[in-house]
Amino acid sequence: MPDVRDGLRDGLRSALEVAGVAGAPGEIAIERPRDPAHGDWSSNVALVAAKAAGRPPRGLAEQIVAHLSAQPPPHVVEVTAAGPGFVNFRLAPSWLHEVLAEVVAAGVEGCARSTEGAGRSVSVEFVSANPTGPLHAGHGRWAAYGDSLCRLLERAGYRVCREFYVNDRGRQIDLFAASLSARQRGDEPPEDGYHGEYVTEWAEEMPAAADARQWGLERARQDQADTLAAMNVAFDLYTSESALVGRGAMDDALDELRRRGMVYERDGAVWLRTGDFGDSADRVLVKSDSEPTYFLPDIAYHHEKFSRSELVIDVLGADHHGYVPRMRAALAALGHSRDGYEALIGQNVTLRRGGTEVRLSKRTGDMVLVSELVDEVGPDVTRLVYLLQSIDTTQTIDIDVVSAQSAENPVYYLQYAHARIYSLTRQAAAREVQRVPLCGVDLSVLVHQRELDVLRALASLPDTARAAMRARAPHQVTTWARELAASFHRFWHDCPILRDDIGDDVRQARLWLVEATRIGLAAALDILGVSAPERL
RNA sequence: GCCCUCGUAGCUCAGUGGAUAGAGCAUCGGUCUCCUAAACCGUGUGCGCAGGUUCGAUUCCUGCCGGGGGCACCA
Repeated sequence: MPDVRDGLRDGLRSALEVAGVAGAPGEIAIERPRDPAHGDWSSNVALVAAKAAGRPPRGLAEQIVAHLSAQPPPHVVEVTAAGPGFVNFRLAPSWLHEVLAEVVAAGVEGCARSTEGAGRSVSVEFVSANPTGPLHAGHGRWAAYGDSLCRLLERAGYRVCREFYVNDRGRQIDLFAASLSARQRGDEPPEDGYHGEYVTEWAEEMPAAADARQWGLERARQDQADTLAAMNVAFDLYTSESALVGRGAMDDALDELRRRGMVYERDGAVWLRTGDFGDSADRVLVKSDSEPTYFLPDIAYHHEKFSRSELVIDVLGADHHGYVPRMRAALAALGHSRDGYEALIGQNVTLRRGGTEVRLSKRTGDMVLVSELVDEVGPDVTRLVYLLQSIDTTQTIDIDVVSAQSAENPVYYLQYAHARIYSLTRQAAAREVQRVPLCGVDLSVLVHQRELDVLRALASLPDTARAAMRARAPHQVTTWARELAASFHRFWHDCPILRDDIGDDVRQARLWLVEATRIGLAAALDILGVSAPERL
């Protein structure tokens, strides 16, 4: 997609040349000033280049301005030097009219795309909840986050594999099965077993002859799959630990580590030299009772992931962050490049209901399940609420607020913007107003402040999507969508479209502005995994 | 004790190496004979504290204080 900034950069580069500045920065930064009074675009080249040029930044900026004023880049109507040495550009609205046409041409699918992941493959593992119970509201955060991150990566051209690891062996599973069996008999589960209400409910469902372990795994797996489907999250690959071990992947990984001399025995256990690769200590791979730890098959799993993806991403909760150095170390011990592995740590979720916090534990009866949240507020609200803020922040979801069908709920602001667009479409149809093809429409009539603000928001979508992808921060797309919706609501309030006193040319241009808004909003909502209603 | 993370307006949270730090909610007050008022407009003594790097720090670095999480031959 063309970018006005390219023209500005060319202009700045030649101005610097004329000014005799040799050490000009390779990449010239052009940003949107925070304060609109400073123009549409601003560059700090003069500040950056001043030192190398041995000249005061302000003077250099003025020299650049003089050159650019004589030969303005496309759309530029004014160039000024400001502040300590910024070069500010004011552009004619025509640059925004081009943005409108670009958005329409790109469509919902083509919007917000970039190419930096083209030809690259990435594996993203998220949720990976143990098959010992339903997903709680904390898991929901990783589901929403992980899937939207994948959508961002896909928009950047990556080939993405969404992965879920099923930890179906080991002590936790034994305890889960024992808890089910105990409940079935009418006994209490073991002390360190599973005490949640769902265990009792599931035990009632379980046929008397069933193998508690087998049945329980399947029951939990199905429950989780249903919940994820309800959230519109679909995984490409489920990897079961027992299957992984069954096909020898664990032994292969251990052999490979042995071959590389990374493994030794002590106290009857097998240890990995993770301490040599940045971990705080060596770790046990095989316990003295010859059972592997959780770690070993997980190493095998990650090793395998590298055979299908260049970049391997894990989305983990903060309670697992201590695990990252050892996995990083193990992968280094296997010879994988350090920057091929990325662990994204998300902070925990707490819930508030009736003004008090609800603990997320499989042991307490009042644990809040994702499925409850989805049942109560629907998948769209659920996902958007999770994507309202950064995963670096502990999130408190107030169920009373989120479930309220009121203005307090930020979700409706977005949905209402989208619904308004469809409302307009319905009204237009009722009045037999047709939108003529864009090529026959004069967009230059779009000069109202509200119109230009909407277009400015649309212009920043590609940057927003790319930045959110790089920062692994899909919530930035939510913020953008809220801004777009805000500018659209203001436009709607101030700029009538179908009213009789509106000229035909203005009406047509505004109809296309609305269509571009719909496209941008729909693209953002697609990234967020939220479907937008056509009416509220 | 060590590691990770957060500390921004009354509350919930955005935000950026730049020029006057934003939004929602809450408060108070306005706007429908006009495409849905779930909207719009007005109303705000805020970057935890102290150093450092920088032309410029709320943003990067160090220390401190405070909240959360983690430091297993559990997963």
